[in-house]
Amino acid sequence: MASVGRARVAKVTPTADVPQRLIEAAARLLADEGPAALSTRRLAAEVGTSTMAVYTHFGGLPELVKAVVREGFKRLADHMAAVPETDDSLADLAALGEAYRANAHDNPQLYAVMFGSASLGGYRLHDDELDEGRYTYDVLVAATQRTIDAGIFKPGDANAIAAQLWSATHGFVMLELAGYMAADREPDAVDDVLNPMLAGIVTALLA
Amino acid sequence: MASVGRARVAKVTPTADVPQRLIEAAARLLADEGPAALSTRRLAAEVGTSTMAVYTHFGGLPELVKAVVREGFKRLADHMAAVPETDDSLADLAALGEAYRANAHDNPQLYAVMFGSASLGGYRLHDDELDEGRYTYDVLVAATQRTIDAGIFKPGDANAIAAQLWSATHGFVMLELAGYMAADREPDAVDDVLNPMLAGIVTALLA
DNA sequence: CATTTTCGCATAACAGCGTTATAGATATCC
DNA sequence: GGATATCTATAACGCTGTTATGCGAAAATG
Repeated sequence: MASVGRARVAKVTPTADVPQRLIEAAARLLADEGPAALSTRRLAAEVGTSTMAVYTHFGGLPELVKAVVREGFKRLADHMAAVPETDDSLADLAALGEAYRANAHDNPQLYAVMFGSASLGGYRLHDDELDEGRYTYDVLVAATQRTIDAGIFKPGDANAIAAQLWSATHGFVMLELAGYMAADREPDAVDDVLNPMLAGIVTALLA
Repeated sequence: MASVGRARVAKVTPTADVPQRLIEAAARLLADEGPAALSTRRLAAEVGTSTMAVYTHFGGLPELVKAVVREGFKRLADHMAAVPETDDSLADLAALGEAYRANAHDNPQLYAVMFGSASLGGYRLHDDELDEGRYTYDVLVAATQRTIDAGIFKPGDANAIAAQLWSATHGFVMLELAGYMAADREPDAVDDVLNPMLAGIVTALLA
């Protein structure tokens, strides 16, 4: 399936897997120079192919962007999967939130495309793209369910609770990246806004 | 300053204030057909002028988009200013949140540009653009301060509290617009996610 | 009132864009 | 070896943002 590249053994073809390299080049361009730098010709130059590669492998630039979004969610999933699962599931939830925020700060442009291209790119996310994000979200739901099962949270819908935590964290990170949390005097918006907010939500959920 | 248009009284010039009409046309194109429809030639055709008008009045398309963002924040401010100020300031806060969400649903594309173009458009918001949003935000801070002064909220930084409410509501609305709140079985994410989340935050703030 | 300066818009051109059609090269299969 | 399917390079189309140029009307100056 994966086209295994043109594996002529002797010639100077040190690279293969053009689709994956296109995705990575696009993600890197997005992260380093922003969306304006994302053009088929630029991509072709970066990867060392022609603009046609974008069309043979993806069908067009929008589809490549969708693949980049999937890649972004995969990185987010990696970030969150790296959070160890301890016996303090409440602390695990906090660590997941920090991982979420850390990932957004590490790839701000990619993060913006993941959640911004939905309506800004002109097309809405379809079910499969949503599922990419929802898969990451499931990690959060699982940790929430563990917290309920441990008797820390009172019984409830883990799905709805996880959505609360996601909404709050996501909203804070978005405003933070947009520049609204720099504020005038506040040295650390995390201490003054994010943590109290999450503490309030969590306290209401405690058994 | 405002160029007062070419006010030749007798001729067939039924329209004036080209800059404002460009902003409105851009906002309408954005809302109706998405960002892809926003081109200088299309704008010129809509307003009945040439592409140069964009450059003489704004300097370029990005600057026009910034003006549209300001227009979007102004509409948001209108939505929120329409919320009456009662003696139940806690209910006022809830009403402000509903107005925020209603505005986002009424102008989803504009909302996406307002908070998405920050990083997605390639340029960051500068201080004056941020102030446009912060002005709206000040309405929320004022209502929060009233709630503190009324002894409903325990003493605290109204700024930080308002930021919590904004983050939570904004995050929910963003995920909702992106399609993540449609969910499988949940009939109303507002009842299951938004309201419990805000209730948790608010409860932690009560005196 | 006449003249000059300023301002706003139309036209045309340039480079770059996404996309497509076409043709050539390479790998796979019979 | 020949046929078939894949991938890619080239060139072209229509579109984009942007700029330079010129014209005409308003505003300012005398």
